[in-house]
Amino acid sequence: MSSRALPYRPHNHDACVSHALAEARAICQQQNARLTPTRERVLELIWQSHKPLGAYDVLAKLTSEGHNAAPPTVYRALDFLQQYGLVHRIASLNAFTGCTHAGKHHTGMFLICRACGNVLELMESSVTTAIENAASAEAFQPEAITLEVAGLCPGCQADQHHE
Amino acid sequence: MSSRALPYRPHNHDACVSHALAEARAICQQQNARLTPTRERVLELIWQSHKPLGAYDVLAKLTSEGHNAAPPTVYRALDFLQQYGLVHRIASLNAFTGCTHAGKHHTGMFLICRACGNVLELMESSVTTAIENAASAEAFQPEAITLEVAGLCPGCQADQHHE
DNA sequence: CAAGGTTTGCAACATTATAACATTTGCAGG
DNA sequence: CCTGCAAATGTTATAATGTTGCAAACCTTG
Repeated sequence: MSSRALPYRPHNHDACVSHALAEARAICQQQNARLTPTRERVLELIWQSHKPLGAYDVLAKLTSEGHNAAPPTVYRALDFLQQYGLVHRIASLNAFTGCTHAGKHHTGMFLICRACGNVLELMESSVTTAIENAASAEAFQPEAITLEVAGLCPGCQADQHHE
Repeated sequence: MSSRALPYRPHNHDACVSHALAEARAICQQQNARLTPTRERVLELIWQSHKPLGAYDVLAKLTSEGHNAAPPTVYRALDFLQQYGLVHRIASLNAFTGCTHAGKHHTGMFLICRACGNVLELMESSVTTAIENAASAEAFQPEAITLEVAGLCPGCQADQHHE
């Protein structure tokens, strides 16, 4: 099924990661933002994991590779990466995931599989529009949208059957 | 402007609270669930506040009225109330708010004012449908939707101007 | 009342996030 | 070059949020 979204198919994830890093470097250069080694490494760690990583997961990985890091190190890097739209925070998981639409203006919609933990980020203008319409019907001025859908991804639905 | 949603207008909030409590009692009775004094008091405290309350805010109020409570007391009550759809957890705030559509099956959409902290819960089937369509286009099976919109409520938009 | 499940009390602990302040680094202007 | 400022990082401590495990109290229901 080639129409299935990327994270749900086998693929060369290393290529994903290096593509994301290259893009991040480009975006930061364009905006005169400094993608320092720590920030870049945090971004890479987050991309390497196929599931969202908690801040303390990132911290543990940094520590295990000899980086002398404390919580603020990680949170600051994450703040930076979020600011430039390179990672997203998943509020319902207290975790972070690489942005798959970096650079584009968008409100992400996250499909979070409760079984395998994978997250797929969508950019659906129809959804955004519906939300904005509902908000403006109440004269509410939206600034940030958090939209996270928990459920079962295609692969894990299949697994349910032969258990 | 009488079309403006209730939380944004002055109103007798005590009446809201007692209405919500009465409804909660009815729902619990119907489902053979025990709305014990602690649970009821927690629900009441949450409703009395016009902003979402953190678990530790609830705990502090309980403590201040002589209730010998610890964190688990509050979290257990909140779990119960969530389970019966009487309160919602706002993931982006780590806080809880009374459900204004208790008893009805729904996925809430929350409009959260960043200035005054008020939260309006909407039930918009058009939004839900758009989300479900986007999910099923990816063969994803949704189970729970977290939808929280941060921004400015009508009142606080007005306040912006004469500052 | 006796048995069994549900609810609560309680202590300790785990996880997530921030504050405050010192130090280092990168870089623009003299 | 160097100096001085802003940005970034290091470091320590602490705050805020949430959980585990076990024992005691409490309803129900036979």
